Amino acid sequence: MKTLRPPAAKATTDRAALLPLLGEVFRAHGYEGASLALISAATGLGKGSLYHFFPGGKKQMAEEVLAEIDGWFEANIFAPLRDPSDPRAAIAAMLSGVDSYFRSGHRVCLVGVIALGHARDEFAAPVNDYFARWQDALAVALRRCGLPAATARRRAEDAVLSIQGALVLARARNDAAVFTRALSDLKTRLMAA
Amino acid sequence: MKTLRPPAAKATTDRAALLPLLGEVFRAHGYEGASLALISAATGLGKGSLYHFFPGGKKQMAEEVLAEIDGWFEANIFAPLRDPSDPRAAIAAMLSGVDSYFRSGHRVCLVGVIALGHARDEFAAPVNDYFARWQDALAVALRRCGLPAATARRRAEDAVLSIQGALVLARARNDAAVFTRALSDLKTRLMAA
DNA sequence: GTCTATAAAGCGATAGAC
DNA sequence: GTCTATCGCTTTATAGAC
Repeated sequence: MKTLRPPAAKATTDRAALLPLLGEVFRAHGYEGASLALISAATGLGKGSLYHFFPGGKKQMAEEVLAEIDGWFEANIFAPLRDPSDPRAAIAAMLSGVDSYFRSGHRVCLVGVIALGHARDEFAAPVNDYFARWQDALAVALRRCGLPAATARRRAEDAVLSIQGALVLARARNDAAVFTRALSDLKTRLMAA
Repeated sequence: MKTLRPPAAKATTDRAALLPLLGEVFRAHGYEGASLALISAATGLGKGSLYHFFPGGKKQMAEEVLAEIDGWFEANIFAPLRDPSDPRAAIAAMLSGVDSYFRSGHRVCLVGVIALGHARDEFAAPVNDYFARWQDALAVALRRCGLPAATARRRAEDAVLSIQGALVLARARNDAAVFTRALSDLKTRLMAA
């Protein structure tokens, strides 16, 4: 009897553990700044192993990291916003979920980093999709709170934009409290009549 | 009689004409993405000439571009905000000045790009200073409009952050109208009692 | 002051041993 | 599946002719 273990399952598990590490490297250094040497150091894997997992190289790594981030937001933020049961609670949960995801302003948004960087064109579709679905889901919740459709759409855009701007300013001023204050202001603005 | 021309003046003039071109390359490709080859193509100058003007290389180029941007905002945005004669007009002028500077959302903020990129640490001081002085100048004007100091400071922070976020989102969604809408919302929020 | 040539290092990516 | 070695290219920066 051989010690037979399903190699696919093992590989999938390792890959899943790999993506968050890659994400942090891309966040810290940007897409172009994240060299394979840095990625290799952060993951403890040689280039050979990295190309075994990601035959498409750095671009595939970034694509999968973006897809994982998108999946997290879809499950934890967007889907609850679309749930009709308690839209006000979903909006409050979004704000607290965003606060913890971005570590109260200490962590930057990789999608925003890529949007401002040179690699924007290569990832235009997932980047646009992420923000579009965020705004749409939030607008749905706001409409269910009684706002007219146009107001809901505009207020949702304001929320997404404020979060991104707060992350930029927090990073620029090296002051994470900017982000916390912005989320607090945002809560008031979103819930206003 | 020789055709004696002051070489310093000529050099300064050329250098001044050079900086905006460099700025556009940095904006379009980011600090790391702006290779000397791209800069050479954009300016029509060989590497030798570039190093003649900027012995400190790419870093010096970026420093001088940032200084020029800072100087423009100081003269056209910050100083009018600090002028006590008509604070409401100065705020309105800021919004329209910002709209034209960022080409109604088609142009990105280089200071924000650097803040989110890998080069942030190298330019931490000028980046922080730019945003700090913007917020301070705006807070001064808001206070002169009758707002309490704490409210003025927080509202000024909200304005700076919203402009940055609008530029990020406009770029991410490839929709400059986001920026125009954000400026419109911002005008209402800034002038509110 | 502008150019070409070149150096030295780092990059993404590949090949092949194990 | 992981590694080392290496390829080919690009990068920043310098040297020196003109």
